[in-house]
Amino acid sequence: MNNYLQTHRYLLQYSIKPSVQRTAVMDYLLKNRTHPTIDEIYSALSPSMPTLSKTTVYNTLNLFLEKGAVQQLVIDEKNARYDIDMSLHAHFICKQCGKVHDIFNLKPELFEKPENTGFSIQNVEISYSGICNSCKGN
Amino acid sequence: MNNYLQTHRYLLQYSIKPSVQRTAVMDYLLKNRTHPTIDEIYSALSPSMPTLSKTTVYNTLNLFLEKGAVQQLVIDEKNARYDIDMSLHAHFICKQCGKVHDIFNLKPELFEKPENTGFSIQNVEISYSGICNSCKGN
DNA sequence: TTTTATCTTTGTACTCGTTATAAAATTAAT
DNA sequence: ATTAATTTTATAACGAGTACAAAGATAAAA
Repeated sequence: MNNYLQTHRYLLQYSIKPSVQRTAVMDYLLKNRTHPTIDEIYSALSPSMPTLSKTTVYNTLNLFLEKGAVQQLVIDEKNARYDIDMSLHAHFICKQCGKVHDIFNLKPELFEKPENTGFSIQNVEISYSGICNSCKGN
Repeated sequence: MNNYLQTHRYLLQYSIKPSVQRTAVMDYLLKNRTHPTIDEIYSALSPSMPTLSKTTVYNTLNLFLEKGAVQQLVIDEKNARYDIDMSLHAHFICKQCGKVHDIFNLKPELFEKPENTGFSIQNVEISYSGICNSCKGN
């Protein structure tokens, strides 16, 4: 029922020293693949960790980023969003509700770094946008 | 020497009523293909238009967006950036200096909307990042 | 031309995401 | 047990963007 130890080990793989807070945040990310914002993470954990500070959530995610344990999505104009899934996939953001969804099974060519651009590309981000089905009903 | 009238006509094509401020902003965008931020536009125009307000620049670009005369790039975590080039192209952002560059001549397939994703995709944005050559020297 | 109505611009105040900072708390080292 | 180093926390500060209402400009009506 409690996979505190699993998450603990997961953090160590990225050479992140596991504190209670870091473990809780990583545990949340592993279980909630919704590309949450800082605020969503904080609001979700806060009830069961009343002393948790939002600054800690910021610090923690910046650390995870540095260590390569998560990626930051730059797709939402309002907030930064975080994704533990480091595999090749794209995202769809609904312009109405703001929810971000994964898009898997795209051709791997899409994620190739183009040649002869004059830039040494480190990272590729493919973002789609539109209105999601549940918002269309409204 | 002055293409005020050209820009004037350009705005009308997008059914934007051309005021002095709107014309100045559009003129700047047409001549500076650097994906400028609001602040960059304001700072550039402010000396020759001392009464210009930053709010007007915000209003103007939101109007241009609505009318489809520009696209907003969500690639820079810090600021929104604007691009009058509506053709199919991608962007590269330097993680160090933050400058955004165009990447043209990519395969058109990259910009196709994938099928059977469960979302009706309206827009495709391809963003590359890394360190640009002039920053590498430092 | 005047008057009136509509639209646009402007400045200020405000919101909100994020970072800076320094004190308190926890963990590790001696 | 003491001391040093790391982490967390709360508060303040910053900065991008928006809300709002007054002032200014443009268009329409008289």
